Parts: sequence; C-alpha cells; structure tokens
Amino acid sequence: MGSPDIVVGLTAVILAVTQEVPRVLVVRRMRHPLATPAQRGASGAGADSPDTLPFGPFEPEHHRTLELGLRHWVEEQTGLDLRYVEQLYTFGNQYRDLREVGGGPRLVSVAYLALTHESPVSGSGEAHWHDWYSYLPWEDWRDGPPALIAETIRPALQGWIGRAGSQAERREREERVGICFGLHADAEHDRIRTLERYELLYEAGLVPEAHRDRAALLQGRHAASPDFDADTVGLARSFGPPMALDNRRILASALGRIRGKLAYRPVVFELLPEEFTLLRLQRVAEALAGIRLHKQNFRRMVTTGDLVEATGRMETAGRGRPAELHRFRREVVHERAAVGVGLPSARAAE
Amino acid sequence: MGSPDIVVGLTAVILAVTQEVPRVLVVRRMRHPLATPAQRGASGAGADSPDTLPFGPFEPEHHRTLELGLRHWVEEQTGLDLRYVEQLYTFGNQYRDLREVGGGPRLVSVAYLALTHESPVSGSGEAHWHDWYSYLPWEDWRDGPPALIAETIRPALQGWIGRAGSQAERREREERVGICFGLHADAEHDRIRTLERYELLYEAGLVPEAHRDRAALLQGRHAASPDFDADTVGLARSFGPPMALDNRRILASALGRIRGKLAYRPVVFELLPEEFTLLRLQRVAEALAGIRLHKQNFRRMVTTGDLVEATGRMETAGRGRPAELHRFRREVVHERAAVGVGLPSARAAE
DNA sequence: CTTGAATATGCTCAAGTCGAGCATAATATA
DNA sequence: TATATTATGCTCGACTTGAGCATATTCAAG
Repeated sequence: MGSPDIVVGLTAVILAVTQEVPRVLVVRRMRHPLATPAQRGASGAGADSPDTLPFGPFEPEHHRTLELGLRHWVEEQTGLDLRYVEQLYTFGNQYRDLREVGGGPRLVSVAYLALTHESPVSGSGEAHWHDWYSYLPWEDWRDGPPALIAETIRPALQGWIGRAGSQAERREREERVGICFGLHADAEHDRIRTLERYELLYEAGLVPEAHRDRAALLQGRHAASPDFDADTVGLARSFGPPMALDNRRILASALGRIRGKLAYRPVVFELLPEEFTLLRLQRVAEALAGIRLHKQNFRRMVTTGDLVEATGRMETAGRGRPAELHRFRREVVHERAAVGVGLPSARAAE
Repeated sequence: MGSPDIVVGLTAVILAVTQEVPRVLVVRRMRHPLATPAQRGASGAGADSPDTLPFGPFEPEHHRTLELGLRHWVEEQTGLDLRYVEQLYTFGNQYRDLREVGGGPRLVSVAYLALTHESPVSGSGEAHWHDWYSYLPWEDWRDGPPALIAETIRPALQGWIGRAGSQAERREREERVGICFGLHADAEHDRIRTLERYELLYEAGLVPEAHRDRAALLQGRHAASPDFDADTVGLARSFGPPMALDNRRILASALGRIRGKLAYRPVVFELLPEEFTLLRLQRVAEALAGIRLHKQNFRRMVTTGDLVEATGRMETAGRGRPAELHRFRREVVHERAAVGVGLPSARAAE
C-alpha cells in the first residue's frame, strides 16, 4: 500500500497583464521537492539555472484540497492575492523530471492557472514577472505573423518533414505542420492550439529543452534518439530562454486554456482594475488572444452584450479624447448563459 | 522524501452511445487500491455496494505516462478499445475517500474521459454499461424540461434558500439556484454547467451521497454539519442510484466537458461506426447535448461544413425513406480551425 | 488661434449565419 | 391505394459579424 515512488506537486501559472504585455510569474532559482537542502545548495543555483514556474509539494496533512494547497504556498511565497484559480492539467510523464533517470521518484504535478494584477512580489525575492510571449514567441500575432515563423520555424519544419523515415510519416508530419503553422501564409490560425504547436516544435527539436532532455536521457537507460540534426540544434537558440522541466509545455497549455475561455467566460476582468476604459479592456483581450481586434466591433460586442457599464467618470490621462471609465457588470453571469469577450476576426485596423 | 501519505489513482469515465442512450461503464464491486485483498473480501462486496467508475492505481514503474497507465489497465480489465482519451480533472479533496477518516492516505485521482463503441466487456465480469442519465437525470432535456426539476428539485431548493442563515447567504443561494436551474420556467439553460448544478445539489443535500458523506464524517473528526432537513434526506432517494466516492461528481464534470467539446471538436464521430446516417449522427449529438436539435438545420450544418461525405450506399433497414450512409471526413480537422457538431438552439420539432 | 495628431464614439451596410418551417421524395405497411 | 414514416431540398426573415465612414473631443505644435 502507498506509493512512495510518486511525488505529487503543485505548479502555478500565475498570469497578469500590464502595459499590454502578459506576464507570468517565474522563479529563477530552482526550488524542488526532490532536492534536499544540501542538493539545493550544490545544484548550481547560479544565475544561469533556468526559470521555473512556482512549484511546491502537495501536503495532504495541511490542505483540504489541491487548490487550497496551491493558494496557501503561493500566498506564502509571493504574497500575491490570486483572484481566479482554475485547475489546468496534471502532468505525469516519465522523465519530466530528469532526476528520475538517476532513480528519483516519478513527479506528478497538478498545474493550476491563476489570474491577478501584476504587483510586486514579496517573499524570497526569487520570483519575478516575465513576459509570457518571450517563452512562446510564435504565439503573438498582434503585429502580424511573427517573423520567427516565416524565417525560422517554417524552414526548419520543412527540414524535419524531409527527414521523415517513411512516406506515411512524411505525410503525417506535413499534416501536423499544416495544422499548426498553416503552410498557406497567414491563413486562419487556430489560436487555441497552442499545446499542439509546442509539442510539434518539441518533437522537431526546435525548442532547446528538446535537446537538453535528450542529452540527459542518453545518459540514462532510455536511448531512443529523435532525429534532430545539427542545424536544428543551433536554431533552438532563437526560441527564447529555456524553462526548467516541462514548464514551457505547461505554459503552452495555460495559454490555450485561457484563450479558449476568453470567448465564453468573463475572465479578462480578473486581470483589470475595478474601473477601466474600453480600450484598455480591448488591449488585455488582445494580449491574451495574441491578435488585434476591430475596435468599433469590440466595443459594440461588449456594450450591447451588457458586459460592462459606464461609470460616468472619465479617464484623466492621455492624448486624444478622454475615454469614459467602465466597470464589469458581474450580474451578466447570472443573466446569460455564455458570457465572454469573444475573439472575433483576426484582422483589424486602429 | 516521498509522500507515502498520498495515493495516486486513475479513474476512467468510459462513454458509449447506443440506441440514443449514453452509457457509462461502471463496476459493481469495489476495487480499491487502499483495500488489501483481505479487506476487499470483507468490505461487504454484496449486491448493494454502490457503482464505481473503473479505477486503478497509477504505477510509475510500469507506465510512461498517466494516460498509458489508464489505457493499460482499462484494456486489461475490460478488453475495450478506447478510441479517444482525454484527461478530465484531478480530484484531491480531503475525505473524497471516506477511509481517510480512519487514517487512510489522501486519495488523489486523475480522471480521464474516454469514448468508444458500446461492446460487451470482457474481463472480470464486474463491469457493465449503465445509462449515464440515470445518474444525472436532471441533465436530460431531450423530452423537454425534466419533471424531476419542476416537481422535486426546484421546490427543494426553495426550501434550501429559505434555510439560509443570513440575508447575504440567502441572496447567494438564490443566485446560484437561478443560474443552475433557471427560475424562469424552461428558459435558456446553460447546458455546460453540469458540474455547477451537481455541486449545488450536493450542497443542498438533494443527492444521496451528501448524506452518506456527512454521516461518515460525523464519526470522524470533522463535524461541520450542513443544514439539511428531514424532507431533503427523503427526497434524495429519487436521484437515481448513488455512486461510490465522489464518482457522480466526476460524471458531472465529464458531461460538461464533452458537451463543451462537441461544438468545436468532432468528438461525436468517435462514438459512431465508420458509416452512419445523418439522423443517427444527430441522435448521438442530441444524447450528449441533452436536447433535441432541428433536423434540417443540423443536416445543413453538417453538410455545408463538409464534416461528412456521402458514401452512395443506403441504409437497408427501417421504416420510411431509406437514408444515405455518410462517413466522417477526417480531413476537415486540417482544413478549418474549429470543427464540431455545434449545439445550436434548444427547441426543435421532428 | 489654428492645425494636426491621437483617441473616443456613433452609425451604416453588406455578407453571412441561424432558427423555423414549408414542400416534396421515397419507402413500408395497412 | 392510402397512410405513416422518414429523408431531403429549399426559403425567408431575424440576427450577427466584418469592415469602414464619419464625427467628437482632447493635447500640443506652429
């Protein structure tokens, strides 16, 4: 009875949006439940250890639920007030923690997505906010199709397709690339499939952690080596800072989840102050969706949908005509079934 | 190091639809990782032990991923071929397994949703298919608003509202009841909020397991007693057979998940044979959505969306004009972003 | 004081989507 | 041959959505 060969952890993706850039809370120094204090000190906690999502063990003797456990230590470690928390996914793949190769237990992490305002983090001082899209640069289409895709990703994926072993595999790779990064220029881009895209990049070896994991595994007993080539390995450098473990995968899941939710639940408002202008609301929605929206139509949707009410007050600052401040009408949730800040078309002008 | 006070299990919600009724695979005899073989024999495995979702421990030494672990023992225990598997949610609340009250470890279950055809189950013979809606009768609106809601649920919830301790609590209860079971007759009913509805019924004590759990807890150290009354306890009998642990909650989650997915991913087809008539497709969609759809419009959506292609063959059986057999066009997934059998309006005539 | 840049806000229009229902076709059975 | 039953095609009006024109209000530069 019992499973001492499993460790259950909680991972938090804490999201805030300021200045139109979505930010996620990361900690620089590894804090890991598998590391003894001695290991922590010894494990090269220098400046170049990769960023990690806030992580802590689940302690059933202290916490009635997984979510309460998460809230508790996030609060404790960062002093943040989480406004919205939802469970994201549970990750339990072999070798997600490479220490397993050396005989460590399987690490099962229950990941949560949390929304807040950006605010200074208290606590150990190791945590800080970091631009979300710097970890997933191919997901930000607000300034049009990212150059990274055309210049780096697509060519590299073509190479990967070419290295397919069989005709069937080749076909399958073509299909996946088509779905994820549309061969047809900037065609309709399923903004939800963030995880699919990440997993494709990982398999194709375009993301640095694919090589890190592979190198570590080759020293372990598991030596199935994916078909990367030297070029690919070099390219992976341009994909932003690596993250520890499979944390970038978790981030990709989280982005997909919140993009999906945007359209039918009023989650954006958790990222905004009590009062805001409609443009600010739009900017936050755009930051999450990763695309620009048509201003007048956005406004129409949000007002005719009664999602929002005018306060009468005006915004003081800024150039141009002052905008009226609005407030989220929490009541809508009880009035209509699906309430959200929809993600209409991609293109728009200012 | 390690967490011997936690057990990680895998729970499967295996769904099939036959004859227009959605069915879930349940096992009658408890199989529980916390039970020693001796306990299993002794734990009253008689005919009246509650139905359980297929459940097994996660064994990291044997399985590379959580999903593979699940597939493995489902295969082993039931011989079923799972066509589609997705992770649902991870449940880790205190006392979900009441053995915890007696000092047992915390049971963390990763629940998966799987789709198949209904087919005879091999294996131990304890597993069998059971009408899904018999566990969640208030979710089936295919024959109009269920009588259960008008006759039992709404009156009982009125009582529950009345028993609120404070004005604020009363207001909150009213709101929740309004959202979940719309006071306004058969008004627009958010078919996705299945979990919210279940949790409301649980808290209000309308569902038998609420009392079972309470009784067990009162013997443990946790004695916060919810405000049920005698009538409510009696009513709970009409809510279909109870399920073990929090399995009915898991079922409610699964229903919400699949209903949500229906609209934007072609999951229905996993429940159908290779070839099917459009009516049969519609019936399966209706079974999941819990509502009737407009036949001509459904057909229009599915054909103009190129979700399906005619085979030229006709169905042999049946009364009335023979229907053409169709086949799912798997290619659409690669052509369009969001592909699904939408859930348009509720009402429809034949 | 005038002009221009920048932003807010109101409105229109065409195309597309959606809900509802009429009409007709093809089969089995009484 | 009539009737029930199911399949399938088509239309029409209401509503939604994408796109853009037009006007309003502010600040700052000239």
